[in-house]
Amino acid sequence: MVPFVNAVRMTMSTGTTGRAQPAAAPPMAERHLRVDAQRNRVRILEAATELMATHGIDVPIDEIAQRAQVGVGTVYRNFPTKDALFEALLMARIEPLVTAARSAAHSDDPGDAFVTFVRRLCNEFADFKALADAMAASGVDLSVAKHEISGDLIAAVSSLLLRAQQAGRIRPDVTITDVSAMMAGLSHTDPLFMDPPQRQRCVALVCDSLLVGARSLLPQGEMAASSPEHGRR
Amino acid sequence: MVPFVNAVRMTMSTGTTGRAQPAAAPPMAERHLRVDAQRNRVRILEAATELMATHGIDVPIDEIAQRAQVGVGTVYRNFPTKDALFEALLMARIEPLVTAARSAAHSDDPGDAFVTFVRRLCNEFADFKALADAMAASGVDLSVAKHEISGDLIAAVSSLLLRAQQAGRIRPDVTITDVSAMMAGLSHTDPLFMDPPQRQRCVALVCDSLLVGARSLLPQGEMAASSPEHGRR
DNA sequence: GTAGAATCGGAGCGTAGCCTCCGGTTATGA
DNA sequence: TCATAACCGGAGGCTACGCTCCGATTCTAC
Repeated sequence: MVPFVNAVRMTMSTGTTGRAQPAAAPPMAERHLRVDAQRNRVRILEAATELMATHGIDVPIDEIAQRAQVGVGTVYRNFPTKDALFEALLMARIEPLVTAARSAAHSDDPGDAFVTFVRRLCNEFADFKALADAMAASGVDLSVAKHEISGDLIAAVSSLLLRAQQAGRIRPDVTITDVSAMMAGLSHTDPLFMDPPQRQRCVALVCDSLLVGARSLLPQGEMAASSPEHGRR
Repeated sequence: MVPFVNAVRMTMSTGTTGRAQPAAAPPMAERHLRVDAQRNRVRILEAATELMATHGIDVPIDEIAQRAQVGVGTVYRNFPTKDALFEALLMARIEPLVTAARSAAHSDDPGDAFVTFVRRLCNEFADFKALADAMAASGVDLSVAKHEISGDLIAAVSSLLLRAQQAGRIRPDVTITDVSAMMAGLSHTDPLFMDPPQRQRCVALVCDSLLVGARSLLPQGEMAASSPEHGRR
């Protein structure tokens, strides 16, 4: 299946805010890099972001290096592992989401906040496929959260869900596992086949099934009696 | 992403009922195989079925050959390509589903029939991971149905859906694309992390969102205020 | 300007997986 | 029983990808 992060080894800063880890005598800690090294690091991060947004985790390192106009060696000097690079990008993406989920949990209307957040999450998946890969690979497995950060995300969503349930807006019998599974599933569907409107529809459907009250989230107007042409070459 | 079937080339029979294709002078058509060849073919099919059920499409050919107590050459003599082997297994799995969907479309209660069928589909995914892989890889892309057979399946589900909608049981604004996307998503979540009860819950939730009337599909009894322990190592 | 440390970059190693090739083996029909 | 067509099987070719290694290059402190 989708190859994925196995360990979180890293040297130097990951270019992401917070979460420094001065553990076990870092080989070459926050020593300030030579200007060329700095420039290359930025380039790598940019290239990786662009490529992983489109192609997900599966983009080869060589391609990233090429796009960054850098040798593979340089990539590996900055990120000891492809996974580490992936992790760095992921953290940068997930952290704002965690923050958003946490503040949403304190919203006046947790129900709306929940739905809004779920929508945002799905859009994020579409904008950055690697995130969807990560979610699909580990998002469902709550007990073995592979990434500390995605554990944070799940914890945050979990309490958001709880609040929304306490507010009587989300069905009380829905679990965070349910939500994660649905999100993971939704996130996995290829953006190529899932244009923004279609994605919105699916998110709306999922939310419909979670909400206690009315089911009005699906945009009205388009009547759709089973798509007109399908397959058959 | 998941490597997948690109073309449907095949020699000889695929071991599946129907659908013979006597096109372009088959190199060695239905000539009756030597007994050892026949035995090996059966073994390969069995081994592949077992392994692909658990590991999906990603199981190496060598492993299949080993399990079948046969050389890789023998595998490739029977199925010119890994994809062809995969396709053969897939057809055997999907065909009954197509039949079921078609007859369900003529049920007295298309609404129930639809829900029942969707449930069956999901169980099938769990029992045979390769099917889920196939669904996740091509199920969402209705216009370019990679497999003729999965095109059949989608067509069948499509008309089942239409009937259920005409009967007023399924929301009229739901499309076959919606259904496929949800199914594909659900099917993708790893069986390891998605035990049968959890899967049932998710299917129920999805169905809830599709049905016009009440929402009672989720089994009652278990109150679940956001799973107790999650992640955080 | 220069020494030398830091960095670069890409050839190439190792692994994995799909598939081919062909010498050896075996079933089959006369 | 024997000739031979059919079949077996696994060594190895090929490709792709992650990652390492080390000579060449570039920056920086003096």
